[in-house]
Amino acid sequence: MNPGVRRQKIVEAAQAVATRKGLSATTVRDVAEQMGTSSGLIHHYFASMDELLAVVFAQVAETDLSATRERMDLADSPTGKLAAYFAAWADPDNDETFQFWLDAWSEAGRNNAVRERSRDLNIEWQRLLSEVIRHGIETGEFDDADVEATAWKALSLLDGLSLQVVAHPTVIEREKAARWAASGIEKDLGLPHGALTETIIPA
Amino acid sequence: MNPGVRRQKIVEAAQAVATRKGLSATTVRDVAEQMGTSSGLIHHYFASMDELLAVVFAQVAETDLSATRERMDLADSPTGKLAAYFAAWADPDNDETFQFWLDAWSEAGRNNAVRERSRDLNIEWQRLLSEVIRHGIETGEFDDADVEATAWKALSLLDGLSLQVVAHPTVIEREKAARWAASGIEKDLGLPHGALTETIIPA
DNA sequence: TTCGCTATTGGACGGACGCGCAATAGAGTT
DNA sequence: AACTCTATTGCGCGTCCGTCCAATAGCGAA
Repeated sequence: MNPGVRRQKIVEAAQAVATRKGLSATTVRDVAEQMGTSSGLIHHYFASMDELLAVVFAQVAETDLSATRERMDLADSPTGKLAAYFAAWADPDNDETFQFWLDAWSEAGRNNAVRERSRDLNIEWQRLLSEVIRHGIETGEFDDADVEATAWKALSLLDGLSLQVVAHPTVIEREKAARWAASGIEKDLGLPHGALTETIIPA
Repeated sequence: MNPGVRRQKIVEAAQAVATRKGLSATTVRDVAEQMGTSSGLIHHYFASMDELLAVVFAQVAETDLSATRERMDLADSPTGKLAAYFAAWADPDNDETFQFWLDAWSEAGRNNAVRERSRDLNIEWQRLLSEVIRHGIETGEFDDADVEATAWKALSLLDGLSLQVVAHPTVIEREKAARWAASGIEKDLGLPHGALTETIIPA
């Protein structure tokens, strides 16, 4: 099999296992079995297990990031783009991805490869928010504010609420978390109530 | 050794190891070595390793919680209590504790004992905030608002910002995170700028 | 057709893991 | 002094881990 394709197959298999068992509990043998190949093959393509896991996390997060970018590109106003960002965040299908983030933040303290990718990708998400906020301030749709601060605050609020929903499924109802997140961000940007949730987003 | 004391010694030893290596990477043998005893002893006091780790996390989080409660009790106005809460949150000494939270949220998906304790303790923290917010609304110090929502939003913002500071030490400067958190919460409660950071807190 | 290269196999290696258990030690009771 | 009880030991069991490596298979070039 073509080396590039095989490498990708390994990452996909590892992702499937990690989704089931958790990032740090994923083993070489699990991945090999998932692919229906031998375990030695994984080390032919990845120098170590840690590196494979870091690549898996990076791919999951990057896929989510670019999917969100695409949804935002379909809207043209900053409010529409932000509503698209918000809709992507609120999608229950992303719970699996968020569990990867929880695993990564926990691992970051002790695994350099994971920490660097987690940090870089978190910065990318914040940048995505920063850009749309800056744009919205320029067009006058959003109140003037410290862009960097507003973006980090919004991102942190979303992370903190997701965390409760994903880690403790019963503690906050998903709809409440979404409502609170929307109202908080709307208030911060001076948007009318419902702007994030009722703006029509192109399919 | 007295059973109660021994049990506590085990938890403390496990906490020391977990602080160094991470909650999920803590092993029976590590804990035994840390105590200078045999590994069999741990199983004499704890039915399983999962349970021990859950107890360790619970103890760390409860200690932090009651220390924060005590700091808040020294203030008498809701604004003072909230400033005490905020000061406790912003203390860099609590980074270690927050790493336990990151580990717990990650583990929660696969370890029932940890998930239940993490959920219960998160609720306790939110409740602590809810009480002071409700009190502040009653005295007129805070704007009227949905107490449950405001408390969860504040807690989530703090968690989300801590997460960046602790997991990716270089991504946000600690002082910025504190400033943003304070301004966000002040705005939500209708407090004047600086109310959380400049209120004098009794030592 | 032969050769060379590499993708792939499959098992061995050394070590770590959680857990259980028979043996022991040592304090408290009678 | 004899006995009981349990805290504690220390090791063994079975299983898993990441890594490594010699052997093989199979394809493309010569």
